[in-house]
Amino acid sequence: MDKIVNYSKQYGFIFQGSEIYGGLANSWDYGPIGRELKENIKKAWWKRFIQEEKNSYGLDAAIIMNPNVWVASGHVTSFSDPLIDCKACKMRHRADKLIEDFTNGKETGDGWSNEKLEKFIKDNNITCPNCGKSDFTDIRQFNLLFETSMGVTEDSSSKVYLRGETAQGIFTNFNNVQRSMRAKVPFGIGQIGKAFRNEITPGNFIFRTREFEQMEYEFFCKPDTDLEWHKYWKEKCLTFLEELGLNKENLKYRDHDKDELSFYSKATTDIEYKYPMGWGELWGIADRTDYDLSVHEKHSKKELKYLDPETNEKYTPYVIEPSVGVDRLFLAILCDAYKTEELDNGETREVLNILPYLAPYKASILPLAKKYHSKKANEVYDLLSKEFMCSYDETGSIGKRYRRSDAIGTPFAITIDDDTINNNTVTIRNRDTMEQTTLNLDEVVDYIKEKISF
RNA sequence: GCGGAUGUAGUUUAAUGGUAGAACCUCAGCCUUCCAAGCUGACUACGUGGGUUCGAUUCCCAUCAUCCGCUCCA
Repeated sequence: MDKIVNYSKQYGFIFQGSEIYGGLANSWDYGPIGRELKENIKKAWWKRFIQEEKNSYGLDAAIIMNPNVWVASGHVTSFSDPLIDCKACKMRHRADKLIEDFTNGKETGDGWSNEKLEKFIKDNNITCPNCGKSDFTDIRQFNLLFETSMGVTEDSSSKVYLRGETAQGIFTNFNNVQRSMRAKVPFGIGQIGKAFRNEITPGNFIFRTREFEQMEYEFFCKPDTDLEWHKYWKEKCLTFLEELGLNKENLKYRDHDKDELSFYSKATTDIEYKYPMGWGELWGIADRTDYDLSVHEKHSKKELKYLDPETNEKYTPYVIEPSVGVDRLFLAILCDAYKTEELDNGETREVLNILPYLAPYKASILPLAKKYHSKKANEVYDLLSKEFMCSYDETGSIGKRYRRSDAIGTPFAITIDDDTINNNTVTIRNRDTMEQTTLNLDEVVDYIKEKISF
């Protein structure tokens, strides 16, 4: 992982956030190269899940929503855990969990106030499962939602939250999208955007951060068809990851156990990726049943149902939610594509073996000799950069420039030499195959466009 | 939030109670017509804030950040 972090910084993928001020815990900035890769990941997802998927609609909802949205969704209550520390051994526990374990499940502590939880623990002399002592701190509430205030006065009536997930913007717009798009169940709504959570323990580079970007998709289907659709999306997600070039051996499904399932979910399957620090959740595909639309219907008092035009039956659709973190996917792709190759002379070089569609730059423009070919090379750059991201590099030897180009995964290196000036031809070298092709300048755009398609 | 470790150029590192040397990288010049060549030069560092001291990168304290473990992960 250290290597990946270093590499990311060296080549402009990811920098530590607020670095010149000593940083800010677990905040990371995407540099010029990283931004391109991230954008291409999002584009790929959008293409497969919105553009090419029938009955799929995009959305871009607000980050700050009416606070009641989060009350309805359960985030305000269940997103905050009552935590308690053992003073003796410093172990942290969930107060409600302590009670539940102590009473063998008879009392769950659900919905109890902190005072009630504390009193129960004290009265029953509940001990620390780790050290056996009964000496706890007061309960502290960790609200996982970021709070801020709306308007210029900071009173409690103006308290709002930064969204903890993008999904709620989709549910609250269910009627709007369905009507305006004249959508028929089954249909899906997807969106890409930032979400914020006050995680207690973030870490592992960009794997878990407090500010992150999600690509969420909510698929609305008829009740009792949810299991087939769950299977459909599970497979589609895995196929997508493989299409992005991720190694099959680094991917696996993991079904959530019953006791692990969230309160809203009937079934959840994660697709996990084998990160440098171990297997980690990449994509969660959850069967949320009619939970979300039902609670929003209840709290908003607006009907969120679908009238089936064929049967005249009215029902609350079930929801399948394949939800993936952009940053996690970014990290998986980077880890998977990053290679250090040993050369014949014993040296090593870094290569980013990445799908051309995802590559930050599509072509490196390299004048063979700066003195003679720069002018022509600039013309080539102007021509190609109209079509896709190009980098221009004229410093150092040609070999060094090939390596710099390979290190960030640029699929094509184009050298400009006397032949370009005299015959209008360029040499294109393919990073993947190391093959060199001579092409007329007029053919270059089409040649590359074909190879970077997705 | 707890426990442990760490913190010197972009990276990897050296030395030191008297303000730091290198390699690679980067940049410029010369040279060079296809895979990190060579020569000359240049830029850049003691995480931050206090304290002790005549003097701190070095010792002490705090803080910030990173890593590992715990806890948490709607």
